[in-house]
Amino acid sequence: MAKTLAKNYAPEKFEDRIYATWMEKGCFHAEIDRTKQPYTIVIPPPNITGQLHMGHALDETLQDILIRWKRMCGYCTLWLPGTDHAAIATEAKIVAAMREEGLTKEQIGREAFMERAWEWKRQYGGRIVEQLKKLGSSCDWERERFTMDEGCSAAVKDVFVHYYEKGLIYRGERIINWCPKCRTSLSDAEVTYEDQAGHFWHLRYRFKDSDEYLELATTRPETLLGDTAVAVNPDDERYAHLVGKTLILPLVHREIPVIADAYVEKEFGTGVVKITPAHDPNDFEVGRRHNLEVINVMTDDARICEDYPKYAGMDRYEARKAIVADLEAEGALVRVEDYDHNVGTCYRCGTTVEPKVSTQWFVKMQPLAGPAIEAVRSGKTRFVPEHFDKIYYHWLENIKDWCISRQIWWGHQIPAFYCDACGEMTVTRESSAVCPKCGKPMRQDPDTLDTWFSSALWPFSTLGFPEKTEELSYFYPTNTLVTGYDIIFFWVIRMMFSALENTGQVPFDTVLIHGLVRDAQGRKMSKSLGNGIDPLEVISQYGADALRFMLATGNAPGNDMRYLEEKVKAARNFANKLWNASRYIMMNLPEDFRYEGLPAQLAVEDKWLISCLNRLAGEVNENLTAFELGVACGKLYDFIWDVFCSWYIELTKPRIQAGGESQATAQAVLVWAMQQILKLLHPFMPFITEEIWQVLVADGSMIMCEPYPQWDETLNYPQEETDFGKVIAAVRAVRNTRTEMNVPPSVKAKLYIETAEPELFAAAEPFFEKLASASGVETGAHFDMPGAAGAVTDAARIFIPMEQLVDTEKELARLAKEQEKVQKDIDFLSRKLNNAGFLAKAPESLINAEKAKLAKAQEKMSKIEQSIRSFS
RNA sequence: GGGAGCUUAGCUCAGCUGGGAGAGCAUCUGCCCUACAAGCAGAGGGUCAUAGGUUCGAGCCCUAUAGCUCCCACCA
Repeated sequence: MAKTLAKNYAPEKFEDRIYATWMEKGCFHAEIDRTKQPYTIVIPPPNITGQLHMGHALDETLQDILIRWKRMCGYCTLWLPGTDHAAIATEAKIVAAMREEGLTKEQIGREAFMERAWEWKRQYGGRIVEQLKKLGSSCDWERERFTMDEGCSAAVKDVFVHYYEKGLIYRGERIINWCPKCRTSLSDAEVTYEDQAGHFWHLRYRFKDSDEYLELATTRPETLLGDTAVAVNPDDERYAHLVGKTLILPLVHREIPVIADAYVEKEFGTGVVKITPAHDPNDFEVGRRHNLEVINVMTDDARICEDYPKYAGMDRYEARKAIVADLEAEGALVRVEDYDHNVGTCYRCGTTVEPKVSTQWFVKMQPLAGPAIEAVRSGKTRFVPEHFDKIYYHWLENIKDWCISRQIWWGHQIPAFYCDACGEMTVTRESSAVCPKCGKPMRQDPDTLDTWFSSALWPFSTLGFPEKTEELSYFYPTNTLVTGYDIIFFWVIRMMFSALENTGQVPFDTVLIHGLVRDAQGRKMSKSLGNGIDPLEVISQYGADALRFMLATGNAPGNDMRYLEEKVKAARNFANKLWNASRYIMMNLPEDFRYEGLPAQLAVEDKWLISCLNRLAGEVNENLTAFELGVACGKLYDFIWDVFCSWYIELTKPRIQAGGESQATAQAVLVWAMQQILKLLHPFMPFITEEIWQVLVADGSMIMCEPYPQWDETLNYPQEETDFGKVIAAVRAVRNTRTEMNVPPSVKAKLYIETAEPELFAAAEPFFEKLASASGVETGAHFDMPGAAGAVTDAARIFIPMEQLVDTEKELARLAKEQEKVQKDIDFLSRKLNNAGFLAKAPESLINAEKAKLAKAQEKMSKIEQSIRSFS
């Protein structure tokens, strides 16, 4: 064991190398192994347009922790990676690139466009995948998938046809959300509502048969061109006599009726609403009820259409200005007031959505929602944290049909075919069709499917569905889905009902929800604010392990967190601590050291450490099982830093110096403990643990394939834990006393330890010398040392005779302060133990523990009293 | 309008099924003790938002209130 580590922790020097080794040895690859239990996670596929951001980093870190832990626990683990074609986002990028060349989609045609898109995918689609590797993600890259690859496309087609044949998909004319910039329809989930400052224009429409007017208000005067009625509430007495009368629409001078519809609220505004069925979802419904004409006044890019020559070609907002001006000129504008209202925007580009009537494909949601609700209600799938199930239920219970057709080219083309000759339509898995009626070739529907339609199938399409593959039967249903709360609607819900309908099973048993990573001020990281932190930069500065540990530490499921550089630094310092601890161990091993497990003869402090470490292993497994990753992180941090480094390593120093049997035992325990620690920490900090393992163990094994430490009864030493705890308490007490007396560490003093357990403390002499600046230790049942400074624990009185340094007044004051503290304890505990209710109802173990505490406190008190007396 | 979450040390946050409040950073004191100054040893600092309630016992459970954040919803 001549090897050692470089002096400084420099993650950039080994992280890439370690990752390459894992890849080379195929450590991430999962082969079906029927002797093992499977554990599967499918990655939330990042968009091929995407760059790694903190959200991904958090998401991937959590998944990698779980998958590495389960792998080490002996499961056959599959973490299936892949990317999403991100229909609208990708198409927008390609269109933008083409615009640079002065080209449009229409000019080059569909086929050439698709070629370009695939080329773009080949070029940039792998970028984010490479970035994921930087984080240490142990994905099975041999199974990497893409939502538009052959298999996933087959699944999409199969599911579409299945739905269609079952009557769960239909085509029809509805009012849908339309993005004028992306020039496509959007589903309800793809519309984000935001408050915008706007105006309320009060208009008056004149009656056909009189000079009277009816006043109403609108936030969108430009849609007036498409008005086909004005509505009032049927119970509104103010207007009852007007229902059925005819109005003249200003500017257009079209005759429109006054109708009565319960949709109108009497109390709001004037209680009169203009009805524009083609440009408002509510008006559309009203129009249906009253058989109103639907007059579309806009083009696909939200300009006024040619039917209105004066405004034709103006976009919505220009037209608004012009129309308001004209209304004013015509005397139809009464007044304008400021008004904030809720406006729907495209979740991709932020453009204000335009409601539009058009023919689209829809998934009928009612029949699919039921089983999805039931699956969570019955516990087949559960959310962590649980309260997210409320969002899930609420969404599904109020769900409307899902508009799945998009008017873009990049995506899965809808497998529906039309016969231009006879009007027949057919839906088929085949890639072309001839008309079943007239035998003519059919034309495929030009539309593509919503990106989320294919993502919804991800947990099973990636495992071979619709084929009944071995993979599907072994790895499916998957186990844990890790994702942010922001895509529950888009994705989780749709995977749930898609899986239940198509595979008859839930897609995963647990949904682990995490929050957003915000900036230091708590703002959402966004491109427009420019406040995003690039994980790759953090990695290059502090290492992937530090970033991972920072993201996993102190982060409770479902909660947002802030990115603070100090947190990464703290994590990096922790890695450095571990690095140096292992350097200490290595540099103190003999050349010919051979690790042969734990020695049979162990010192008290060895058993103390082993027992603590064993308990830690048990707890970490428990925390991980409960998805309390942040808690597990905290425990590992505390144990490694405090218990192992600050105490145990320091304790070995005198033994290493001493040589002999004690030295050899310490060396073996150090190596054993370090190995346990590295294994326990590996899922969280895979690189550094592997790097240290390679040097420390050096037998060609990989830590990521080692078994994860579990609670082991044979390593449990409660007695030694208690005993050595007394020594630690004594060391602390001495340090404390010395500090309060302002004695520098360089001034050594002999300790006289008065105790009922002299052997325990006598054996710890070297520790007092090393850790408590003692020049020697004498133990005994009683010392008579009036005037000596004293440190008191429940197990010992420790005299520190340093006459020239002791200020009797101060010492008495110090003892009095301590006495007060202990007295409080005694009061508290006695009160509790004198409480009949407590004695009657508290668990016995607790009562005994409290009694023991009281006894200790009383012990300590009597020792303090003795010390005080000795001064008088 | 409906729903959810948050409110804990100066700052950022943990606190698992109720059993005497924790970490990191910051502050103060003293230390280069050959693993680590990215460090070591100490210390100070909190009526756990407020008011009630349940309980032998509440940061944790229940009710109400206030403030903040987010989500959903067709009020033109």
